[in-house]
Amino acid sequence: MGGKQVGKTGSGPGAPTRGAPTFGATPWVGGHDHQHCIDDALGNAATLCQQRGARLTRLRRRVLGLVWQSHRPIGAYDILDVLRAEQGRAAPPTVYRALEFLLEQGFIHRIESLNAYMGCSGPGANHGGQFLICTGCGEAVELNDRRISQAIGESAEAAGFQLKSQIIEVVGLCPLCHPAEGQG
Amino acid sequence: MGGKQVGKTGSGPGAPTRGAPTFGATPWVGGHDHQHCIDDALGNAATLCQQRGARLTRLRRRVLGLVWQSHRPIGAYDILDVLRAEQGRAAPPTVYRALEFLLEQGFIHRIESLNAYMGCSGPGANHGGQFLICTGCGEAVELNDRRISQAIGESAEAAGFQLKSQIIEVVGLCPLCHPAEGQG
DNA sequence: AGTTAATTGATATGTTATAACATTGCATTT
DNA sequence: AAATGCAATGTTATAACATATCAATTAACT
Repeated sequence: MGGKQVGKTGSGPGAPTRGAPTFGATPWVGGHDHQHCIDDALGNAATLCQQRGARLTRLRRRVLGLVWQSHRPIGAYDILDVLRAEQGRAAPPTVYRALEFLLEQGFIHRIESLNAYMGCSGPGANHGGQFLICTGCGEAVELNDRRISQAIGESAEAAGFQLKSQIIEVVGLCPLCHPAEGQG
Repeated sequence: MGGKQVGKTGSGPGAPTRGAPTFGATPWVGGHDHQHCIDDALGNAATLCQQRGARLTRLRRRVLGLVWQSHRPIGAYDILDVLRAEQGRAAPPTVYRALEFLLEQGFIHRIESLNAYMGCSGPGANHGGQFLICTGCGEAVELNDRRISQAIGESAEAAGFQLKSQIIEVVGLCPLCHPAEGQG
């Protein structure tokens, strides 16, 4: 029921392997140089941290890198497994504290319906995320559709509700995971 | 971080007690006869089950009643505590199976960001829920704003995404929990 | 009553997250 | 250099949420 599994690092079940390197490059987003995504994200984070006087330590940097390893939301314990393999002993708080920092800085998002985390594609801009989550390949993409947030904002206001944040997670099949009419 | 607590049965922390009976009647929704909500929900469920040939057993009925005890989403283990107090021995699967049935029938919703459950105010109509969740009193109300679901549907379609379900959880303060301009 | 299928009970375990306290590492002061 | 302060990390234990598995019971139907 509520307990969903997040793909272990590597190709998750149901993930269509399409020439994925170590971690699945994101088919949906388009065959792309995923290392570039990672480098970009790490670079942005470093810059923002400097500007803010926040400390992007080795651990935090490593965790951010792991979150960005694929476009599939990753679970805290998956990260933990990697850290343990790399450096021996590591405990949950290590991971959760790093994730907390990265969330605070807006470098990652938490996907509530998966209890998992994914990189934020537009850090710096403060925004709650809107996500399309594919149950086929496990990948997710972030949207930023102002019409959606506006519709919600208006509805909340009409109810006299003072809005703090929006959680929008859309579940379905990405273009590559459903037999669309008009595309193979 | 991700781990949120769901209020134990009774007035949760931060819940403004405003003449609440045993369980908090919902201030936000308006001072109302909450027993009526419960009776309605149980009655609707019974009717729908008969129509569908589904079995609303004693356990399921009891769990549905507990979910409806207040307008605060309730956690599975809170339900479990009550069952244990009432009937001695009871284990998690008992509760989760009942919840699963109630979810399938559309009698309750799961609030992903709280790992908790609340009654569906419009069972019968199939709809993913849209929720306004108050961090002040812990209460939640269900919306059904077609503009929101439409905006999401259009955005998903534009992305070539085949939509299965929408999770919309809006976090903030209800009218009674924020010092609104223009109302005490 | 006998057969079958759905439901519930019971035990064990898996998964996600936090509390509480100790230690490390680095910067600043003395 | 020693003392101090503080953020970050390590360590241990446990809380909170959820499911797998198999046995026992109950309901529905013949």
